[in-house]
Amino acid sequence: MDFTTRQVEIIEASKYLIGKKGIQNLTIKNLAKKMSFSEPALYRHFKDKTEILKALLLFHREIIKSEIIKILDSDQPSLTKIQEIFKFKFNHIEKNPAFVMIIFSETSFQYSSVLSSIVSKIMAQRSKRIINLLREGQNNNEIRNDVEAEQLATIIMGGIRKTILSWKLEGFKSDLNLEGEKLWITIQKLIKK
Amino acid sequence: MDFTTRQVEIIEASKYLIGKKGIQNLTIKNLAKKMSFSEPALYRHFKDKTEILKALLLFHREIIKSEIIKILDSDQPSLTKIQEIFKFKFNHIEKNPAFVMIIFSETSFQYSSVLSSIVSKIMAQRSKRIINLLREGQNNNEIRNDVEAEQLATIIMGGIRKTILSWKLEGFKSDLNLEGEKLWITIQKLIKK
DNA sequence: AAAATACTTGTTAGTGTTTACTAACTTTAT
DNA sequence: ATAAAGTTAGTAAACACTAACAAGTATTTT
Repeated sequence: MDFTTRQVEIIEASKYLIGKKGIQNLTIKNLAKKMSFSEPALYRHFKDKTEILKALLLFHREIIKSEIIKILDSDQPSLTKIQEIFKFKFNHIEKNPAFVMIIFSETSFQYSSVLSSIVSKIMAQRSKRIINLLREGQNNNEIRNDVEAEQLATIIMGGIRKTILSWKLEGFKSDLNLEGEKLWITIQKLIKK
Repeated sequence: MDFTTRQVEIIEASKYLIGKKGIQNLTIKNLAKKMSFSEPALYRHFKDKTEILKALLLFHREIIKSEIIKILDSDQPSLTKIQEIFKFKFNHIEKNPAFVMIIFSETSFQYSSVLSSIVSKIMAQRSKRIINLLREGQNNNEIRNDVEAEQLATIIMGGIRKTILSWKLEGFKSDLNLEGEKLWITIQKLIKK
């Protein structure tokens, strides 16, 4: 998972292209143009296109992961931790709209089982973390325990995704951070004891 | 919005192809093969590929819409109506896995602004219906009104989508109807007064 | 220190495949 | 006789990717 500076540049350019017009905008031609060099030059840094997408996913994951773990390891009530994760997520998306396309690209990765399994793993791992956090909160009597943590996680993650999706479908017009806050207020009311 | 029998056959074949391997499996070649006739024959029934996808979306919408309206117009408590919608949704998806791909294809339609605006409209309309239903429930004192109906709708629709997405990413293995019921139990507990 | 060598990173030009779509003709049904 | 619905054969464009070569940089040998 070590990348050369050129590889990182290519990853950044890929992010830019996907963010601008979706996954089908990521072609070797466009990527080479954005990098201001020829198409074959790309193959000096990545074996093939799938490797570029793979690198993009892994690079992205590392950034998110370290931030989330920082929050999880902090010394705060579970409910506050969830709130912090909320804030980080919406903030991160607002700053990097490219990720919206990537997050909602599960189906577009269909053609490559390698990529879709990476996405699947990332999502499963994220689910697990949230579930553990919710259980922790239930044990500390911060979160109601007449409902299953798994289902709460589904609702929370689904709510976040739906909010981001609507924002995207409406052309990134509304204030995403504000939408995130509104969602958080509701979720907090619903899940706290 | 009237389709010839041949057009409906083509729509069905498209659904089949998308359901099997995703949106990128819907090529003129594959479609012609599935229909057991030549590629140019398709153009006797639809102007171009985009028209086929457009027809698919509109045809699909009609089916769902009529079913949902039937539930909404029935004489039941709002909470029961929501439950009925839940049941219908999960049942429908389990019977037509093709729709999962279509539902999660927003980003894949990126290349065509016509298609993505149709999807956007369908989603917005569905949101509105759920929100109205929730407001009705709040007025009837069935649903708690210390939270906004919009946010509840986001959580409900997001929860459904997340459940279906996980089911898909895990290879359609789990019992979707069962997952839907579990989700409903939780949501019901959270939103009822 | 100078020369020879090898490696890295770029180039141009091109390949084979897949894509949506069309022109021109033929069959079938009304 | 006409129109609808099919056929074969082919096109242009986009796609990921490759072969062969060139320039610059490090490394090794003399």
